[in-house]
Amino acid sequence: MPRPGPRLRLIDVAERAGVSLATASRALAGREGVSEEVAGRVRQVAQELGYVANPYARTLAGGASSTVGLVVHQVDDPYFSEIAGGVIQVAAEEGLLVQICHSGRDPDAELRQLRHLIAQRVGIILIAGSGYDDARIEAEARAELAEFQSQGGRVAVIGRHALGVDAVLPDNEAGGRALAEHLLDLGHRHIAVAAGTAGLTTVADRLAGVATALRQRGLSLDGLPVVHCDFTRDGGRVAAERILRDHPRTTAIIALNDAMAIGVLSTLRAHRIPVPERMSVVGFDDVSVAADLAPSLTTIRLPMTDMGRMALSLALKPRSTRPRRRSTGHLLVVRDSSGPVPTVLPASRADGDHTEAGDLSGAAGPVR
Amino acid sequence: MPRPGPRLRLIDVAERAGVSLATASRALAGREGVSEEVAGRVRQVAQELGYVANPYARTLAGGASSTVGLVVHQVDDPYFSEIAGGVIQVAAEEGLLVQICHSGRDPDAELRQLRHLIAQRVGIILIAGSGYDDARIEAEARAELAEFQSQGGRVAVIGRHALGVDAVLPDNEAGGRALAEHLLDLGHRHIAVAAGTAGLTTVADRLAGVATALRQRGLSLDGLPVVHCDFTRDGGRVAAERILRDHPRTTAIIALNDAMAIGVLSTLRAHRIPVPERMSVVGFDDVSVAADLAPSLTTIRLPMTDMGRMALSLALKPRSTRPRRRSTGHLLVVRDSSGPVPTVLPASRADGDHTEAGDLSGAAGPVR
DNA sequence: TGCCGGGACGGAAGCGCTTGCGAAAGCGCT
DNA sequence: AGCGCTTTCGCAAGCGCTTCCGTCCCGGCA
Repeated sequence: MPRPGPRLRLIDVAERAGVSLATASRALAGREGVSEEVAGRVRQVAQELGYVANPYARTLAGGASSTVGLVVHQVDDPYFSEIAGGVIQVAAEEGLLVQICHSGRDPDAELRQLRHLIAQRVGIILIAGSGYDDARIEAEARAELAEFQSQGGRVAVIGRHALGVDAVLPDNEAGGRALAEHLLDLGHRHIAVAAGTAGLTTVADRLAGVATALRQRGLSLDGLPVVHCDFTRDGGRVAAERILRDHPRTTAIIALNDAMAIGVLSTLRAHRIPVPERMSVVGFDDVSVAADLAPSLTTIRLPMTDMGRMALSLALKPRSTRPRRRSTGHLLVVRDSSGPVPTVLPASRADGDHTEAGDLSGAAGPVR
Repeated sequence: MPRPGPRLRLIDVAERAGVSLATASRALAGREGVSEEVAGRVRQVAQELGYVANPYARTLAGGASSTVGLVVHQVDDPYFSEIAGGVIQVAAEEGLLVQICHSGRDPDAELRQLRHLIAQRVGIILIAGSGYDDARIEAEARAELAEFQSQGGRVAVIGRHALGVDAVLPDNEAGGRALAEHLLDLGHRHIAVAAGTAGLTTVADRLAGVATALRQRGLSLDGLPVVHCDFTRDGGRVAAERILRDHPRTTAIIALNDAMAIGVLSTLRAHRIPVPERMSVVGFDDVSVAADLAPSLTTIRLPMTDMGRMALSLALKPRSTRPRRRSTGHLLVVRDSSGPVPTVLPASRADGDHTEAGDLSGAAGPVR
């Protein structure tokens, strides 16, 4: 049984196998210049002894660092924890270590974490989460990463970033469109959007998808209330309050991620507004609890775990000249939180009878 | 602005500050043997140049590794992701790196990860999640960790482990008792338990708490159905099916964690059994979505994020002779999923006559 | 048989840092 | 002024590994 005694070194393996340090190193690294017979023997001995190379020595001596740095908004956000799970799976298969750090959706913090990871000499950097509409930050990050890559580092991102590196791109635009079309098909004409912080590319892209869908049906965007709040559950609560207050004729709310959708549902429950009877709610991401909410959440499924896996796999491949891009699929998952537009308008709501700019009811569109 | 050029080394800082490599090293490490004046100058220069030590060289040379290895069941399990969040917070404050790996609740895998982390020369090891009722594994792990600690490594665990190291101990037993008492107070006498895999100390402890409460009320344990399944949502579904089938008189289900509770709720919904009118359900942990389920989940709140923080803080303190133990608090959070025992016994289940959830009349005043 | 080429291996020089130990310098004391 | 002590610093030896380069040996060829 492999019981690694105190500090088992490569030299020990080499001696045991009757070869030199250099040969042992080459044998284990699978480099050529070692006969198959000797290489086999060395590997065998290493195996028996339970030898594991000291990564510090290995890296210091010029080998590539085998740790991957993963930047996420927060690991305790389900969206990111699922991505992290995927990354860790692949890393385990490849014998890599994963270092996780938080950006907190703060561009400056993200840049800081990036520099920290580079200074720590990780071999691979993965950035999960939205890009920012902030030219300065993106430019600085881009420069930092270019430098990192020129020294042999590998990088991949999840989501749209102007970073010039390999990317896994969630179907944000198409997903937003699918969501809006779903609601339009159900007859909704007073739709509001609970959006995350402006400045996140994820928010912008999903929103663009929604807008496209409306435009394609010949509807004006002027009447589409978009409330920007935190891209979190609490942000969803606030957004819903605002929508209820300022746009009382709304019959459907598109939350741009599931966290916000959960907040929206919470607020609606507090107001005793039945979902979907009087208000439809849809989310985005399909985090694992989405199916367990009551009502269960209609949402766009993104393969978060796979996205994590893909990102690391991408980074593991030899670098190509041009950045690669992988699109994830998306899937509209219709559950119980969305339903046909109420036939009877909300009754005696004190503030319910004033006509607002948001009235899309005259517009064309199939009603089911 | 500190723009770390390609490969800034300590020797560069030393030269710039007009001192030797050794002095520079001592100055930055804050060791004595350097005058305050010189030390200040070195620090200043390092700051200006944006110098960050190469951790590989530093560790190889004998300095303590500044990375902490965190073993969790799965990061995409909310319980663990919240713990991980806490650990990462403290790590960021302390300038440490966090490496996360999965055990998958498999004792062998956990041991393997442990060995891997040690081989990787992390400085601190944190094990989150339940211990195992497996003497062999625990003994081996214990030996491994003892060795690790004797070489200067630091260790802390979350949960009951027979590992002889510092530990953060969730109030599992007391929580289990509180849960059972809550249901007994509501009049329930036919209680079933959806328990996780036998062999996990967390499961055993929570179960023991439940048993104690029953015993204190003079109730026999013979009539307490305990169904062991996976400690996950799906395990909860299966457990609920079994309980419904084998113990039809059950009026309350205690799930030993929130994940299982979510599964239980899901199954009950599928069977159109109203909660809490015909069946009360309680969970354990208070993961963040517990409040957003419908009905919202009565559960025991554990401060997961703080537990992560505490564990790392504990490991960061100088080692004491005897293992330290920190108990977390716990709090019974009463929400909508638990209510008084049905006055009318469950009639023959006809799928048509289900009462709509939402009728809370008569329910105990929910907290929050 | 002698020479040359090439494959297989070992010697040894670092990678960037920490740290034990010795040298130098400053101090108070006799 | 001389002694020994303390303080401050530099020298150099590694930490465990990778890799350049040189050496050795063997086979093939003339």
